Amino acid sequence: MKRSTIKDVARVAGVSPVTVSRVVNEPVRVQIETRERVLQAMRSLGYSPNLAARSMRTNLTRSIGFLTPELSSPTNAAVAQAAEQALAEAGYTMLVTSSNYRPEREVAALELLRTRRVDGIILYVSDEEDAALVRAIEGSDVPIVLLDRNLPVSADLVLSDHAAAMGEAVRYLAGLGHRRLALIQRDLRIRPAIERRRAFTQAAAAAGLSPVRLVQLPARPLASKTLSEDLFVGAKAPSALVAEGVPLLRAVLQGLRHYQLAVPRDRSIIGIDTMDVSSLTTPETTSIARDFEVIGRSAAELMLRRLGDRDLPQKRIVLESQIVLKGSCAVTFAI
Amino acid sequence: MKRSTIKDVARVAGVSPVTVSRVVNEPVRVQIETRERVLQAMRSLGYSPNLAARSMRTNLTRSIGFLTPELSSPTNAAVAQAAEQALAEAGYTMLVTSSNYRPEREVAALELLRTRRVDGIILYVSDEEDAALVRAIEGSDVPIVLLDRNLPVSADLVLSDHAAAMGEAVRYLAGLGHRRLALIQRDLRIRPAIERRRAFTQAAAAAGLSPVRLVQLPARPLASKTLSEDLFVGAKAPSALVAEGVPLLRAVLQGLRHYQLAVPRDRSIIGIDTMDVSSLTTPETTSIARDFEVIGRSAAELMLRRLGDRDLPQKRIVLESQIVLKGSCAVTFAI
DNA sequence: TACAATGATGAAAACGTTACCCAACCAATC
DNA sequence: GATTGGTTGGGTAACGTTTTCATCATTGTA
Repeated sequence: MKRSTIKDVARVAGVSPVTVSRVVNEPVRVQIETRERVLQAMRSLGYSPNLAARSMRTNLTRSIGFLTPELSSPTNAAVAQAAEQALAEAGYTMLVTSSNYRPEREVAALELLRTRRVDGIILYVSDEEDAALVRAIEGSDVPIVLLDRNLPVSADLVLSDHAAAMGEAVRYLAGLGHRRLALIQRDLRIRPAIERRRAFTQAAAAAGLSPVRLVQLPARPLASKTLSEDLFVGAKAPSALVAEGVPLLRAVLQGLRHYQLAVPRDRSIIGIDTMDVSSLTTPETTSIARDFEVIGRSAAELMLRRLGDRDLPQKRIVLESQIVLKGSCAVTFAI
Repeated sequence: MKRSTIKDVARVAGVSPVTVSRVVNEPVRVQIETRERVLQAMRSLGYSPNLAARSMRTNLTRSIGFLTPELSSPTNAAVAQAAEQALAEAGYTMLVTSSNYRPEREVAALELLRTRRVDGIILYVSDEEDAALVRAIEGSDVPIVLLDRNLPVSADLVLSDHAAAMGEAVRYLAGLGHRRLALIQRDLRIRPAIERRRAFTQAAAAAGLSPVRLVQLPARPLASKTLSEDLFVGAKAPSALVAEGVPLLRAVLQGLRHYQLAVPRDRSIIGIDTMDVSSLTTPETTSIARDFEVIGRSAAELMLRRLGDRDLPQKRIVLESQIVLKGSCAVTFAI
C-alpha cells in the first residue's frame, strides 16, 4: 500500500527518474513518445509527486500563509476565500491561521509560518503599534502582503480608501440636518479605524459639526457590547450614529430598541462593512461598503507578482469604499 | 543569508546532528547540559527545523486539509476558525480550500490535498449524491472527518441534530395558530437540508398542518434570490415562514417588505443558522441556532483522536440545535 | 572484580526529488 | 571527412531531516 515514487514511474516507463521529473516540470524538453510513456506510467500508478521532497530540493513550498485576527468575521472570511481562490488557480495552497486579536499570537503564527517555509504571507495584524509584531514581520524573510495596515515594514500593500466614503457619509448626514454625530468603533489601533476616525472628525469639522462623539469599545470580549445610555438619551445624544462592523451595528440597534427609538424617525444610522446584512433591518441600513472579494484577489495577485520577481518595486493597491444609500437616514429636526 | 540547518546547530553546539534532532523531538533523552548547549545554539542561529525535510523522513506533514463549499459563509468560517484553533494547539497547520459548491472542484481539491500529503481531511461536501466525489473521498488514504453529511464512506462524523429543534419550531408555530407553513431552503442534496425538510414535514403532519410548502432555490447564483409572489400574497400564502441561512432570511424579509407585510403581525418568521444577525431585525428573529465553535472544535478533536490511533472504532458526535425564541412569531388569526 | 544493564551520543543510511554535468546521437556546416 | 551545435536522455550528488544500529561511559549487581 506504499505510495509510488518517481523511481517506480521511471521503472515502469523504462526511463530514468530524471526524465520523469522533466515530464512533470518542463514537458517541452522531452520527446513526445517518451513523454507519453511516462504519463501513461504515472496514470497507471496513481503517481503524484511528493511535495516535501520537491520543496527540500527547490526551497519552495508553493504555499502561502494567511494570517487574520478573526477568520470567522465575514469580511475576513470573504477576503480569505477570494485570496485562496486566486492562489489556487496559480497552483498555490493557502495556510490559514487566526490570532483572536492577540498580537503575541500573531508573532507566534509568523514563527510557525516561517517553520512551515511558506513562500509568502498575506496578513491582517491586530495592532499597528506592537513593536514585537513589527519586528517579527520585518524579520520574516519571505514576501509580505499587508492588508489595510500602516506598518513600517517592507511589503506590498492592499489598502482601502476609507476617507472618501466616510466624508461623503458625514456630508450626507449634515445635509439631512444632523448636528450631533457619533462614530462607534472597536478600540483597535489599525489603519481602517484610525482613517475612519480622522475622516469622520475632519469632515464633521468642515461641515461645522464638531465636536463629534467617538466611542471605542473593546475588541476582544466580543460578547455583551453594551453602549452607554447617554449615547441614546438626553439632550446631547447624537441624532446620527455610524457603526463599524456587524457586532457594533447590532449593539446600536439593540440600544435603539431598548430606548424605543425608531430608525430613521428618531435616529439615523449608517453601518460600515456590514455587507449583505445591511438589508436585514427595516428599513434597510445605509452603509459604507467595500468589495472584499476584490481585496482578497488583489492581495493574491500582489503576492504572485512578487513571487515572480523579488526585485520589483513595492506596489500598493488602493481600493475604494462606497456609500450605499438605503432608508436608515432621514431629515432630522433636532437642533 | 542562508537558513541555518541542523548541522549548523550541531557544529555550534559541538554535538552531532542526531543530538540536535533529539533535543527537538524527544528532549528527555538527552542530558540536561548538552540540551542547554543545543538550545542555546538554536537560539543564537535562529534555527527552525525544515518541515519539508522532516516530513520526507517521517511521512507526516502535521497538516490537515479543510474543505468547504464556501469559506465566506459565516457558519463555515466559524467552524473553520474553531477547528484551526484546536489543531494549532496540537501543533497542526490547517490548509483551507473552498469549492464554491462545485463537486468537481471538491474532487480536484481532494487530489490536491493528496499531493500535499496532508495527514487528514476535514470536509463539508456540497452534494451527497455525486458519485465521483464519494469515490474520491473513499479513495483518499488519510483519515476523514465528515461534517454534517451522510455519505457511504468510512469516516468519523460530526453531525447536528436538526430534527429536534425543527420539530419544536413547527409545534411552536402550530401552537400560535399557524396552519400554513413554508420552509425555504437552498436546493442542496445534503444532510442538513434533507433532515430539516423531513422533520418539518413530519412535525407539521403530526400537528395536522400538512401539506406544508417547501421552497428550494438554487444555491449557486447567490445573487438575486427572489421569492415568488404566491409565497406572500393570496389566500394560500403561508402565515409562517422558516428560512435557512442568512441569504434566504434576507430574501424573505425583502419579500415581506415588498408586499408590506409586517412581522410578526402579518407573518411569523423563523431563521435557521442565522447566528448573530438574528438580532439585527426588528423585532429580533426567532431562530434555530447551533454552536459552530463546538462543531469545529469537535471535528478537530475527532481528527486528532484518529491520528493518534488509526484502529479506533469510528466515532460520531451529534450536537444539538436549539430554538431561540425572540419576537418574530405571534398568534395568527388567519384560518 | 567482573559482568550486565542502562544511559548518552554518534556514524551512516535513507526518505523522494531536482540541479548539474556529461554522453550519445543526429544534422548541419566548413 | 572533421567539426560544430542542438536535442534527448542519464548518472550522480545534494537538499535537511530521522531512523537504525553501534559505541562508549557509567552505574548496579553477583
